[in-house]
Amino acid sequence: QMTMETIESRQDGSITDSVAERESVHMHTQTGQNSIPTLAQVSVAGSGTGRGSPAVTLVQLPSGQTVHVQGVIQTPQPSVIHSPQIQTVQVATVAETDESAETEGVIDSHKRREILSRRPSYRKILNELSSDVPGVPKIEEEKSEEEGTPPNIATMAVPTSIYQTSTGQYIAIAQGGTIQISNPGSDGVQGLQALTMTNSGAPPPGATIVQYAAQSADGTQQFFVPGSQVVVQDEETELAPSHMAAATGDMPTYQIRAPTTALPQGVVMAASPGSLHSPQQLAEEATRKRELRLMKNREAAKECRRRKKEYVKCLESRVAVLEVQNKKLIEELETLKDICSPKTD
DNA sequence: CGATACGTACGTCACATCTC
DNA sequence: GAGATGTGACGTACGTATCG
Repeated sequence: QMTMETIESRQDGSITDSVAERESVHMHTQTGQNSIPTLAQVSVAGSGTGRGSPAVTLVQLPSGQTVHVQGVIQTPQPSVIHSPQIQTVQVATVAETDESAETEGVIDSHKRREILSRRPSYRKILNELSSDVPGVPKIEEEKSEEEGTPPNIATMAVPTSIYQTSTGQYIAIAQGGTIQISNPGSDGVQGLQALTMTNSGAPPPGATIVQYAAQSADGTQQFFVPGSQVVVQDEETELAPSHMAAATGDMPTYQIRAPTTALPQGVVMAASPGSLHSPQQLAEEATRKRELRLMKNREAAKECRRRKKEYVKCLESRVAVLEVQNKKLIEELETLKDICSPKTD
């Protein structure tokens, strides 16, 4: 039974959003593959998570103990979603969100958008985080393509440890920053495997920088890589929806081909400025520039979403680690209490 | 079986931020 | 400061689950 809820209060009042964002906000309440069962082991009874005040939370442990703990995301650190436009509040019951919901409708969204500042990029947040927390490597421009491995979270000063949750699940934290969560048996809890993460290692050898992606005339996806080669996505995988492929674990396959003589659609050699004369040529140039911009932005949006997912994964793994740490410390405290004040009956 | 809700991925725009 | 890049917001399409 999970009572911890993540409540999203968006100031511009919009309801729909990109999936990744919704995913990031509601992940903890899901019971599906992406859920983190460990988080469900505590129930938050009441919360004083007012803005600016330390998030001291009343946590009820599975054993029935009730303790006051500080939030796992400490305030000095870049918080989960720091955006003024999205307030992620982790509370059980809320009067506060009703309040914010009320105010949502009052202010014009566009005005709010003007007023509110944008939060820094994920890369920046992670870099700031890395400077706050020693041992957290900075996120690099190019990272390993595969599986969006969070490069930092688990590399905090946590010894190699194996923890067992109250449901018998094991969380192993290795020195290399690998968090592995596994089930003791075949109890059918599927969410755990989803959190298995590997943070170690350098980018795969030969990892290459994709410079441009474009749809070729035959409908295949082509990536232009350094070295005068073209990586072409196979059509079989191209046909399947990407999210289907992701769900089934199918990876798209690619071929490296010699570049064709003609540039793919959307990639047009820019004419030299001096060669433009007529208004028609100028218009064509403007169109080309726009198409190029759209194409780049398309790719940038994809990359941005990928990074965002990775970022969310990072934060989730961080939460998982800190929850475990927190639980362990609480247990330790209880043990010490018992030792210091043994029962006298 | 059609309607509806929900989840996911994507493209585009606008604007913030970065880089040179 | 201009251009490039990153990202929030929005709209859309498609697949799947649920319901009557």
